[in-house]
Amino acid sequence: MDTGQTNVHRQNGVALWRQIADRIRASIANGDYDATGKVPPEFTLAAQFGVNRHTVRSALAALAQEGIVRSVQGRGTLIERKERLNFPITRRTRFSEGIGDQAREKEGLLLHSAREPASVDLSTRLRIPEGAQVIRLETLRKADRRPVSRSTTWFPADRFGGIEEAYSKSGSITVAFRMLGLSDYLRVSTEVTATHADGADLADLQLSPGAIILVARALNTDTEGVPIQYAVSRFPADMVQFTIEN
Amino acid sequence: MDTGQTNVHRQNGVALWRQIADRIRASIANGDYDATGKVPPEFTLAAQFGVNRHTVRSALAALAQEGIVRSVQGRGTLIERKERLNFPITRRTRFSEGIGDQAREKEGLLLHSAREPASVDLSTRLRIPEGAQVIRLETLRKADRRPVSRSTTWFPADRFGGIEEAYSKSGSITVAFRMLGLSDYLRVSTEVTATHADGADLADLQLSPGAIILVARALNTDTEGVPIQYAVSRFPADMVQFTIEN
DNA sequence: TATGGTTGTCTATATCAATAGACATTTAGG
DNA sequence: CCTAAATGTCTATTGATATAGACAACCATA
Repeated sequence: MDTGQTNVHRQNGVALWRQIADRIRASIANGDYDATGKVPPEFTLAAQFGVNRHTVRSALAALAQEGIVRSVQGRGTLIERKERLNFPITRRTRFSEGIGDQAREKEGLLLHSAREPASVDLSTRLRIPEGAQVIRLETLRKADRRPVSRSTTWFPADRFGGIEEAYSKSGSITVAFRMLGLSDYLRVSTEVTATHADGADLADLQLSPGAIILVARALNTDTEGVPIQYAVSRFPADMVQFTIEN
Repeated sequence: MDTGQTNVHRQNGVALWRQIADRIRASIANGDYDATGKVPPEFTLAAQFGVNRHTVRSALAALAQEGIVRSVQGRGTLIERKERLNFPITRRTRFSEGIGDQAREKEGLLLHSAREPASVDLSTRLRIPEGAQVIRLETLRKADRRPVSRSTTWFPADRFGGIEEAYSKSGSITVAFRMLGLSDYLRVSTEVTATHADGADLADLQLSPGAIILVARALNTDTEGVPIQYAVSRFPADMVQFTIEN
């Protein structure tokens, strides 16, 4: 829709090759090169961005490192991977159902769990007394073997004791809830922001530095409206989009 | 909530001073330094990020350039501006009402308007024949004199002829619709993504390079469910968050 | 098999980014 | 009014970033 015919900016703390890598990555995700399945020749890109060919090569090398493109001498630079998962945010938002058939293989990994007293902020959101025990789960979700989200999620400990194991076994919050006798729940609010990926994101989500992540802070309640879960999830912005249907 | 005690990354195409500037900007928006109204001393920050003091100074200079902090010799580095507007996304989302009393002064500027044939994508979304005339408005919205969004928005030309003037005079889509006889409308879907700001964003939204923008693609219909407007809006991610209430 | 288009590699040079250390200047507070 | 705690300024050095040009290696195809 928007052609983005803007040129690249110098001396701003972001190296030219990285700016160009980001632009090319976005163009690939946007489907701009679908006709050929290839990125335009280095020479062409260099002219387009107004930089030296070597600078473009640095950008393509970075994308190759990410596994997004693969350069073949004599042929060109082929697009290896191209994806943007869509996450609907509705009153009945569930991670695994949300992906639907956009991915064949879905996985939920429990990285870490802990019990701790609720902070002021958290106790307000979950409507529990300040300092009350909560269970915190650190989880990583994958679709087709690629990490798509890194979540920190809290549950009131008195009501959901044992959810660590339930999640660990099932890899699904929905199923874990069901194992603990909660058959249904609702998403009441979601806050969405965006930020640069930090070190933990880079490692867990297998991103390259400078990457952008979408941050969703979500509150779920049971059907009575009692808060049962607060979650902060981080998604790679170039792989994911949110859709809100009203 | 998340302390972000992660260290900064080298040789990744993003200069250390910019990474640090981004982190400090986020911390300010997050209210981490509210107790003192000042950023920690350069010496402390340098130790915290594991870099030289001069590198921190470059970061602070960039933030000073943006008008976010102001350094005073002998006193410290004072926080000048701190904000994150909240935009609720609901079935009745309206820009100016959404801001509510988060800003005293609200403004909508018409930068440019044009008539053009609808693209395939657009005609599908607005449910009009491909190539049918649409009116495109390029608008800039401000709150308290600071730009908070840059939108491109399309309307079916046959139904909303004259909306250019109506918007130009009122500075509000809601009011412009009303002037054309449409008293109510609904938000049916919103897609949210995030990306790096491009050149146009930097200029229009007065951002510094490397900044992140939230992109919302929205479809509005009248009360009968007939599409009336499709809009792509771009918000500075460090100034704005979206909230979805279900 | 010859050719044009493309990526791969090499050398050289200029500028920016980051570190290091020393010292000056300003402010707030005892 | 002195001192501690800040920020401001200067010089020097190293490595990363970007440009420039030339040529080699490879692939598809006419």
